[in-house]
Amino acid sequence: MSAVSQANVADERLKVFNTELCPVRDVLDRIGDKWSTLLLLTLGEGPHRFGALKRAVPDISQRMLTQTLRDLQRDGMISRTVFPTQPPSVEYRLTPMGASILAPLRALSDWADAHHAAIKVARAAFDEDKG
Amino acid sequence: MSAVSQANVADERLKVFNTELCPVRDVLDRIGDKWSTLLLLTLGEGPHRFGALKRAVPDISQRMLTQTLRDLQRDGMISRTVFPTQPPSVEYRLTPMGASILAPLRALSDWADAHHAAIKVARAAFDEDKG
DNA sequence: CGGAATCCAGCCCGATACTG
DNA sequence: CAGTATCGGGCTGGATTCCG
Repeated sequence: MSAVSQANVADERLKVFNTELCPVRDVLDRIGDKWSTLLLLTLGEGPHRFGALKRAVPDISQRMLTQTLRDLQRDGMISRTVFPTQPPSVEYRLTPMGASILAPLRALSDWADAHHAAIKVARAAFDEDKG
Repeated sequence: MSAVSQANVADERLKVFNTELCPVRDVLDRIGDKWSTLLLLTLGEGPHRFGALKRAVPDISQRMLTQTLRDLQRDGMISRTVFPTQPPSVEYRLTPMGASILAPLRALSDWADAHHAAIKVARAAFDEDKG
């Protein structure tokens, strides 16, 4: 990681996104882990039980659902409540911090809806040029 | 993929995030590919040459920089201009569509800055409980 | 129902070397 | 300077099986 100090002195005031200086990296890595965002958005509609989350995101595996929920819980984004019923049921819901990321996430989701068509067109055009 | 039709009829009006119905998935997969967001944010400050991007994101490899730029170009997010100088120089800049995603991205980035400390605390607390 | 544990394929991505 | 090509390790994540 000595490349960092090199880069700092080397350049004309470029913003540098390096791992330790940059909270963005830390958070974005989670957003980008393929399932976190979808689960957060789903939980944004209200608390869900394990099985309900699985149905809301059909192609997630049980393994990744469990793991992603643990990670989100670890980061303080969601809370996990076990109801000692028979059979047991577990409810997940957003914490205040988890709820606070919904707005940025929805902004991104809205952007995706709005531009998805344009992106598909751009991809097709690009791919055609290359053959 | 027949699990989809199952899920649709099975439940009480849950929003279902499945791949083909869901532009969000398509876009979020790119956001999450570890480098795209950082490059978009960097290009949001202005056009950059290849080498400048490499310095702005120090721990990206040449390979991933090239590949990520290609993908972003393919999606119509950035444009690539070659100047026939000696040695050659190549400038990357955001397209209008690429620029339009900056606001949501920055909202997320700002959220990350604001909550990074809280997340670290939550992680530490969670990890201590488990030992 | 909600998980945990194990096994294993695939790809992501970094390191390295070569080009115009 | 701005790439391309190739190799290979590691981690992601799916499938399956078992538990309370």
